[in-house]
Amino acid sequence: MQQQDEEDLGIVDALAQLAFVVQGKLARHAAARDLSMIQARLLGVLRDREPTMQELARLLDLDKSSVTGLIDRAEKRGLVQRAPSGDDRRAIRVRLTKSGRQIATDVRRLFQADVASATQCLSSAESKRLSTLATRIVKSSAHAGGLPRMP
Amino acid sequence: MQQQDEEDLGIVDALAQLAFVVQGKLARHAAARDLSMIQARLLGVLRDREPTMQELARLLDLDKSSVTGLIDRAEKRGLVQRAPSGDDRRAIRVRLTKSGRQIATDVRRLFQADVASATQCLSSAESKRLSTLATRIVKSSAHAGGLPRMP
DNA sequence: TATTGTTATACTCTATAACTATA
DNA sequence: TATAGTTATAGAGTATAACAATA
Repeated sequence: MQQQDEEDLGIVDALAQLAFVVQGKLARHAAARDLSMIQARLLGVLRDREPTMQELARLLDLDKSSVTGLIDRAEKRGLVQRAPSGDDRRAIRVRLTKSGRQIATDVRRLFQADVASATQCLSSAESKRLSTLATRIVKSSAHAGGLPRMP
Repeated sequence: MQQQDEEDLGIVDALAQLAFVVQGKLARHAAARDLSMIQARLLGVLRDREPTMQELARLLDLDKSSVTGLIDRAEKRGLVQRAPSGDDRRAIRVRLTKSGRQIATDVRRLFQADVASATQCLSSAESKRLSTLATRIVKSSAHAGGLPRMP
């Protein structure tokens, strides 16, 4: 093997650049469905929840007024619905429409295929090791007060 | 050890969530200097280049008109300067000011410390392995037409 | 004619502050 | 009074299309 292009970037640059590569893939598939990253994240967090506007603001780390606009636009496109929250008549729950769920599923599937393709340069054992190490960092950061889950 | 919270996320979710954690850290330090992510990326790519507007558009994957506005705002804040490009009188080169370079360095240093802290949960050997595997994916994606380098 | 950069325009995304309705 | 959500406003960030200057 030549040494050519294979110098290690170091943990800091390797993780930073990996983050941009991975988010770039997600952004690309979202854009193919005419979704911004934040709209894609929205559909992602709604896959298994029907949060209130308030909870959504916390999940997406946005101000509640930003969420109002985000949901306005998503609702206008038929991706999500506002629904009453039962007991508390101030609260509103947001949920995916059938169309929104379909698009969320499509984007996730495309992203999965892309990540699988990007990890083709790793052996099965290496891929497993990477997954294990990445999981450790994510879990550790979550304990420290990190972000919620994603796409 | 209990099995508790340690199930592997799988390579797709592990990489996706890791990307959000890492970018979240970068965004946090950038915001502490009142920089958006794109402004932080801009300072990052200018650390070792004086690109034309055109080249900057390619490096940041933006339309040239978006770059005009980005540089307008950065220049107004004293972070960058426009300078003539020598031979081609149509072209303009963008470079960091002293203040811009200082801020870029500060953000990078804070981010480095944060990544180091986040990888504390890994042994030195594990950290090296993660760095190696992440580097492989980044290099492989770059060959496939990925993004340029970052912060 | 082709390329480099800017301008005009329109839209998304975001936060702050003030507001309404409910608790 | 406090909480959930919206509205009004302002500004960053983005792309498209039309433009000016230079090659």
